[in-house]
Amino acid sequence: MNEELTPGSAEYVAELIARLRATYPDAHCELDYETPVQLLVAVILSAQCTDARVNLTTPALFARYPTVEALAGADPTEMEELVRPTGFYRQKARYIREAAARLLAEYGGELPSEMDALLTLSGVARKSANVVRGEVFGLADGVTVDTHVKRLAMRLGLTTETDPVKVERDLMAIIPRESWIEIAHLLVWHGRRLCFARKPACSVCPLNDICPRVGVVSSQ
DNA sequence: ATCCCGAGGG
DNA sequence: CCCTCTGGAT
Repeated sequence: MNEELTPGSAEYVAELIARLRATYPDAHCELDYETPVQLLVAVILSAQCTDARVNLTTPALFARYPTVEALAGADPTEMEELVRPTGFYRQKARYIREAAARLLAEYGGELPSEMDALLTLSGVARKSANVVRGEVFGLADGVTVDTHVKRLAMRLGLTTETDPVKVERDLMAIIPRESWIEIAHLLVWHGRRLCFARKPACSVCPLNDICPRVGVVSSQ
């Protein structure tokens, strides 16, 4: 552990972002989509599911329901079968139909950009709203906190909280606003490629000399 | 706090 | 078998 850098300090955060950016210069959202509404659907499906699996299911789903009207009017059972591989398939199919219906009823079939409006959609809470706002509108009034961001923020000493809302508050306090969108992409990519939940590859990690965890709990 | 729920890895 | 995967609603 490099003693010159205190986790949570501005210098630490700057070094963290610089290293991750150098390691993952192409970090971005890995969900496949063509339209804002398709991204919303993909994000709803991504709950507790890998992006890879979502991307295997969405082509047939989007082909079957090419419009917001089609999504809203889908036969429940048929849609459930199409989204089944992503898990929680009955809930997710219902969220998609209800969200699509609300987009039609309240927003002219378009995706609203306001956080409050997005949060009224079925199956959409802060994590999903942050993803959609960042991807579609380039806006960030928060940091996307998913399972990867939460795990890495804890390991890197950026928070001691476990509640995603509190983790987000801590990250917003120590990360410059202009990096809010990027930091989530970087942490997710790092979590998926090296800083695994179970057996992180610390020996080859570009952060291993500034990570509080390395040398503390070798098995994690 | 609990439920929703499938798929892959160790 | 248990844990994890870009959570959210009740």
